[in-house]
Amino acid sequence: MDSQLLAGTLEMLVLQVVTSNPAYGYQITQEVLQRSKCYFELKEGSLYPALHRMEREGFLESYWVEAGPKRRRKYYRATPQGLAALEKKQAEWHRFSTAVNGVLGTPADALA
Amino acid sequence: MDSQLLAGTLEMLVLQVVTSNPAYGYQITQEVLQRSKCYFELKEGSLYPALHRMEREGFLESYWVEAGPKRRRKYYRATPQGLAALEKKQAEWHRFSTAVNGVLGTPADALA
DNA sequence: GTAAATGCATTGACAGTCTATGTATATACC
DNA sequence: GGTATATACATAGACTGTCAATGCATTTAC
Repeated sequence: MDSQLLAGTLEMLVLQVVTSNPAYGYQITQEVLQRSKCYFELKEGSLYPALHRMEREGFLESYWVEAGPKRRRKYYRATPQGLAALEKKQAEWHRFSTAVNGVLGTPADALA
Repeated sequence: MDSQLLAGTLEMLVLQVVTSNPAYGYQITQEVLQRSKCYFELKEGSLYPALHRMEREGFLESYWVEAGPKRRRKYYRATPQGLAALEKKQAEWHRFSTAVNGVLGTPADALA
C-alpha cells in the first residue's frame, strides 16, 4: 500500500464501506482489506482521525453497540450529506484516474 | 484538479513526460495539462520542489539551454534510475487504482 | 507602452498519514 | 494456568508533500 496515494481516497473508501452497511472501526479495516484484495491495510492512526473528521463534517453518524459484557463497538453510518459526498468523490476519482492514464498514455482497454 | 489525489502521482507524471523527450519546467506543465485534457494544472510550488527532489535522488539530470539572448531554460531528462523508478511507480499506480476500484465495486468494463 | 504569457525559484502555511504509544477485553493454544 | 494474538478504541508528535503567495526577469501580442 502506498500511503501517499491513499491520502486522497481514504475518505471515499470509508464512505463506500459504511454506505453498504453501518460498520465499526476494526470492521472497516477488514472490509477494505478484503475488498481491495489485501492492498489497503488501514492503520488506526489514519482511520480514526478520518472517522472523527467525517463525523464533524456531518458525513457520518455514530452509535455504540454492546458486543459482550465489557466490549463496546462504535458503529458508523453515512448521512445523506455523506452519500452526496461519496458520489462527488467517486466522480472526482474517475476524472482523476482518467487524467493520470491520459498522461501515462494508457489505452482504455488495458484497464482491467 | 484534486491536490490530495495528486500527491502520490506527481513524480510519476513528470517522469513520464521527460521520458518521452527532455523538457523544461514550464513545458512540463503544458505537456501534462494537454495530456490530461486540462485536468492537471501543475503549480510552480509543486513542480519545482519535485524536480529538484528527483534530481537529488538521481532520477533526473538537468542542463541549461539558451533560448534567446537573455532567457535560459533548464531541461530535465530521466536517468536510467529514473526510468526504473517510473516503471515501479506505474506498476504501483496500477495496483492502487485496481484496489480502489475493487473497494468501490466498479466493474472493469466501466473504466473507459 | 502595457498586459499577458513565459521562465526559474523559494517561503511559510496547511493537510493528512505514519509510527509509537496507551488501555483493555477476547480467543486460541499448549 | 500462562502466553501470544486478535479485537477494539483513541491520541500525540514526526514526517511528507502540495499550495498560495511572492520575487525577479524576459518575451510576445495588441
